[in-house]
Amino acid sequence: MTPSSNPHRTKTTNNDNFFAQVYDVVRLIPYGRVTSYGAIAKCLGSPQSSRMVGWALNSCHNFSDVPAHRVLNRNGLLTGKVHFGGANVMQQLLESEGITIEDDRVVDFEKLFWDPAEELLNG
DNA sequence: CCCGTGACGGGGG
DNA sequence: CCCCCCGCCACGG
Repeated sequence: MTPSSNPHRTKTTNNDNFFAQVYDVVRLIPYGRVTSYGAIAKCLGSPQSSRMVGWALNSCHNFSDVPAHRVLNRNGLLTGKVHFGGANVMQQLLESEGITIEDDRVVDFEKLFWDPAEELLNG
Protein backbone atom coordinates (compact mmCIF):
# COMPACT_ATOMS: atom_id res chain seq x y z
CA MET A 1 0.00 0.00 0.00
CA THR A 2 1.36 3.37 -0.93
CA PRO A 3 1.52 5.99 1.80
CA SER A 4 -0.99 8.20 0.04
CA SER A 5 -3.49 5.38 -0.18
CA ASN A 6 -3.70 5.01 3.56
CA PRO A 7 -6.43 7.29 4.90
CA HIS A 8 -5.72 6.38 8.52
CA ARG A 9 -2.34 7.89 8.40
CA THR A 10 -2.43 11.27 10.08
CA LYS A 11 1.28 11.99 9.89
CA THR A 12 4.62 10.45 9.02
CA THR A 13 5.25 6.81 8.38
CA ASN A 14 8.45 6.46 6.47
CA ASN A 15 9.86 9.29 8.46
CA ASP A 16 9.69 7.78 11.86
CA ASN A 17 11.77 5.01 10.46
CA PHE A 18 14.14 7.29 8.60
CA PHE A 19 14.64 9.48 11.64
CA ALA A 20 15.33 6.46 13.81
CA GLN A 21 17.86 5.19 11.30
CA VAL A 22 19.62 8.52 11.27
CA TYR A 23 19.87 8.51 15.05
CA ASP A 24 21.20 4.97 14.96
CA VAL A 25 23.99 5.94 12.59
CA VAL A 26 24.87 9.08 14.53
CA ARG A 27 25.14 7.04 17.70
CA LEU A 28 27.81 4.95 15.98
CA ILE A 29 30.12 7.88 15.26
CA PRO A 30 33.19 7.29 17.42
CA TYR A 31 34.32 9.81 19.98
CA GLY A 32 36.66 12.34 18.42
CA ARG A 33 35.54 11.53 14.88
CA VAL A 34 33.10 13.25 12.52
CA THR A 35 30.99 12.50 9.48
CA SER A 36 28.71 14.36 7.09
CA TYR A 37 25.00 14.64 6.37
CA GLY A 38 25.56 13.26 2.92
CA ALA A 39 27.51 10.25 4.13
CA ILE A 40 24.68 9.34 6.46
CA ALA A 41 22.07 9.79 3.75
CA LYS A 42 24.10 7.64 1.41
CA CYS A 43 24.51 4.79 3.83
CA LEU A 44 20.77 4.82 4.44
CA GLY A 45 20.16 4.32 0.74
CA SER A 46 18.97 7.87 0.03
CA PRO A 47 22.06 9.65 -1.24
CA GLN A 48 20.05 12.65 -2.35
CA SER A 49 18.20 13.16 0.88
CA SER A 50 20.95 14.73 2.90
CA ARG A 51 18.60 17.56 3.72
CA MET A 52 16.36 15.12 5.52
CA VAL A 53 19.27 14.05 7.67
CA GLY A 54 19.55 17.62 8.84
CA TRP A 55 15.83 17.71 9.38
CA ALA A 56 16.01 14.56 11.46
CA LEU A 57 18.72 15.99 13.66
CA ASN A 58 16.67 19.14 13.92
CA SER A 59 13.84 17.32 15.60
CA CYS A 60 16.11 15.31 17.83
CA HIS A 61 17.12 18.46 19.63
CA ASN A 62 19.52 17.36 22.30
CA PHE A 63 18.89 13.66 22.83
CA SER A 64 21.81 13.05 25.13
CA ASP A 65 22.73 9.80 23.39
CA VAL A 66 22.79 11.28 19.88
CA PRO A 67 26.08 13.15 19.30
CA ALA A 68 24.71 15.45 16.61
CA HIS A 69 27.70 17.76 16.94
CA ARG A 70 29.80 15.17 15.11
CA VAL A 71 27.78 15.69 11.94
CA LEU A 72 29.12 18.35 9.58
CA ASN A 73 28.62 19.32 5.98
CA ARG A 74 30.70 17.83 3.17
CA ASN A 75 33.47 20.41 3.68
CA GLY A 76 33.79 19.93 7.40
CA LEU A 77 31.97 23.14 8.21
CA LEU A 78 29.90 23.46 11.37
CA THR A 79 26.80 24.44 9.43
CA GLY A 80 24.47 23.27 12.19
CA LYS A 81 26.02 25.27 15.00
CA VAL A 82 23.08 27.63 15.31
CA HIS A 83 20.90 24.77 16.52
CA PHE A 84 22.92 24.09 19.64
CA GLY A 85 21.57 26.87 21.76
CA GLY A 86 24.68 28.95 22.38
CA ALA A 87 26.68 30.49 19.59
CA ASN A 88 29.67 28.16 19.99
CA VAL A 89 28.28 25.18 21.86
CA MET A 90 28.86 22.85 18.92
CA GLN A 91 32.45 23.98 18.58
CA GLN A 92 33.06 23.50 22.29
CA LEU A 93 31.64 19.99 22.20
CA LEU A 94 33.99 19.09 19.36
CA GLU A 95 36.97 20.73 21.01
CA SER A 96 36.24 18.81 24.19
CA GLU A 97 36.86 15.68 22.10
CA GLY A 98 40.25 16.94 21.01
CA ILE A 99 39.12 18.31 17.65
CA THR A 100 40.51 21.61 16.44
CA ILE A 101 38.21 24.14 14.78
CA GLU A 102 39.29 27.05 12.64
CA ASP A 103 36.86 29.47 11.04
CA ASP A 104 33.95 27.11 11.72
CA ARG A 105 35.79 24.29 10.03
CA VAL A 106 37.25 21.09 11.45
CA VAL A 107 41.00 20.99 10.91
CA ASP A 108 42.08 17.66 9.41
CA PHE A 109 38.51 16.93 8.45
CA GLU A 110 39.53 14.28 5.94
CA LYS A 111 41.63 12.56 8.54
CA LEU A 112 38.94 12.59 11.22
CA PHE A 113 36.17 11.68 8.80
CA TRP A 114 34.33 8.51 9.73
CA ASP A 115 32.38 6.86 6.94
CA PRO A 116 29.28 4.99 8.12
CA ALA A 117 29.38 2.85 4.97
CA GLU A 118 32.70 1.49 6.13
CA GLU A 119 31.09 0.44 9.36
CA LEU A 120 28.51 -1.53 7.40
CA LEU A 121 31.23 -3.38 5.51
CA ASN A 122 33.07 -4.33 8.64
CA GLY A 123 29.86 -5.51 10.21
C1' DC B 1 -2.90 24.02 -2.99
C1' DC B 2 1.06 26.53 -4.07
C1' DC B 3 5.22 28.40 -2.42
C1' DG B 4 9.34 29.60 0.20
C1' DT B 5 12.59 27.74 3.15
C1' DG B 6 16.10 24.87 4.90
C1' DA B 7 21.70 21.34 9.96
C1' DC B 8 22.74 19.21 2.03
C1' DG B 9 25.18 17.68 -2.12
C1' DG B 10 26.40 17.05 -6.98
C1' DG B 11 26.94 18.87 -11.50
C1' DG B 12 27.67 22.34 -14.84
C1' DG B 13 29.07 26.97 -16.57
C1' DC C 1 37.60 30.23 -7.54
C1' DC C 2 32.73 31.68 -8.23
C1' DC C 3 27.64 31.08 -8.93
C1' DC C 4 23.45 28.86 -10.19
C1' DC C 5 20.31 25.10 -10.71
C1' DC C 6 18.34 20.82 -9.61
C1' DG C 7 16.82 16.87 -6.70
C1' DC C 8 15.40 15.85 -2.25
C1' DC C 9 11.08 16.33 1.17
C1' DA C 10 8.83 18.11 5.57
C1' DC C 11 6.64 22.06 7.27
C1' DG C 12 4.50 26.56 7.84
C1' DG C 13 2.30 30.52 5.81
